[in-house]
Amino acid sequence: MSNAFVRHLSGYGPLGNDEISLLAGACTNVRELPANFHLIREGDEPDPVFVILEGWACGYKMLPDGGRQIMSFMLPGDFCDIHIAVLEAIDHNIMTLTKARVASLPRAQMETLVRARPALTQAFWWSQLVDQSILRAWIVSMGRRKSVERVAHLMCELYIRMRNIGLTDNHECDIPLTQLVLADALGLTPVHINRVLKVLKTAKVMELKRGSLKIIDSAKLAEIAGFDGNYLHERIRKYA
Amino acid sequence: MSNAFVRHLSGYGPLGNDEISLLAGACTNVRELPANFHLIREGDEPDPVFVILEGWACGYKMLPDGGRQIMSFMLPGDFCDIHIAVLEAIDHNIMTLTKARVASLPRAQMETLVRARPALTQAFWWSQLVDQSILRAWIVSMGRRKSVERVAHLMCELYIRMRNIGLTDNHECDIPLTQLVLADALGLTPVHINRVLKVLKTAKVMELKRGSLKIIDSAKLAEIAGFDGNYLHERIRKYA
DNA sequence: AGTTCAGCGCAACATAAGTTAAGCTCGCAG
DNA sequence: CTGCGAGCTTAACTTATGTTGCGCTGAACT
Repeated sequence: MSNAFVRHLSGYGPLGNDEISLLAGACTNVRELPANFHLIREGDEPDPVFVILEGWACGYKMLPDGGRQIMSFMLPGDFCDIHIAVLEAIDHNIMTLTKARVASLPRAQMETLVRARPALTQAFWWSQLVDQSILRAWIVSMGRRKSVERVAHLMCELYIRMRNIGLTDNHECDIPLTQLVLADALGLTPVHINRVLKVLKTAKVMELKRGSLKIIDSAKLAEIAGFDGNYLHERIRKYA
Repeated sequence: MSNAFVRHLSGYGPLGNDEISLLAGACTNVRELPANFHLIREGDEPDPVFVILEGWACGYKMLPDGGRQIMSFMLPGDFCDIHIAVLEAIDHNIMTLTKARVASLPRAQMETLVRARPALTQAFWWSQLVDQSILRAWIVSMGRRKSVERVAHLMCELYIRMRNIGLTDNHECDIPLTQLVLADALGLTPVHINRVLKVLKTAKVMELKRGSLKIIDSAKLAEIAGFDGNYLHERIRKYA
């Protein structure tokens, strides 16, 4: 009995059968949510920890001038800010991007899990540190990569993360992001995202069409992106 | 007997006298380091946790084309990546920016501290989460703020962080960053940083000269930056 | 089958920031 | 007390990305 949550955590260290069933058992309080549904709003008091089981979500902040910056994408298996419960008020928003199935684990239950199983503590830590690593990688992209490189880099990251949870199929996978969402994540304008995607398509590197990514020349894509997957700190899975 | 480490952590929750002396006592293995000294290099195996007692450091990554992106500044009292020890290889570099005094706490000692004192666990967590919050704020700046706003925002952040450890003096404080370092942190060029600083100076908002920041009109600075200090999650200290 | 609306595609023009290059300042090592 | 080099300042020119605006497509609803 495996779900995306289990698959995601298994990538960070070997889990025994009993740990796997503990995790799966923890995902009882599950909701079906529509796209563009807010899981967490700025200023909320933190309580349960959310885990995405199906669908995508993102974390973002608004600026005074109405601009939006997306700071993270959450894929199936990902925590929505695992340790947020320590803080007093949330400083950003989390919203679904597609229809989604989301489990909420009460804080108390998380603590029980952690106390019962050291292997889980380890896996939770690892997951948290990888999230931080991803934030750092985004800063590098935003600061020093040109638009084409930036798009290429994000696609590499998302493809690998999708592959890690078994959701790719021979250099293709679902990436349910509109050009507007991509723009808000990469600090560009929708118009420019459109230009960049055209460049990558005519160069026969990759295509992103109607929520689906097709990587045509993965070596070239990685080269353009300057992609080095180390920051995803996979301990178990191998890159192809 | 208080040091920057203690002052920093005290901001996140009340510490008793015994906890304070435990922390101060942990800072025995202290080194004096010159500027531009590497504490941690990409690929290193993590071991001790470093704490800055005096001086500044930064975390950065290099790009294939030789570009550098600074992802974080570490001030007195800050951990250099508190929980890095869980991972197998470090994915970025940490370097001093000035002469510095740095304590290294062996991982085992950290664990002893944490086990002995729940208040310390809490403070460590908090500190870690604030670091993550700062990363998110940087992404927002890089993605959606113009150069002047970006510089203003960073100066607000650094001023508040300096104030929190008692290192400001009536709207002035040391910010030992060259224009080149600023450029590498903000994703701009040194030439442009120079332009921006001139704008802020002629507008009588702030001056940055020879490593020293003078805020002339703090309200205007915060307004330009669109600064909202919530993301620093101060629980105890009040903003002035 | 027709309507509608979100999202895509593209062109013309505007601008913020990058590039290159040169002279300046000032603290410090000899 | 002098020469040197790191870092600052500025100007002229280039370019990547933003802005505005409009028409197209296709999925969803009536």
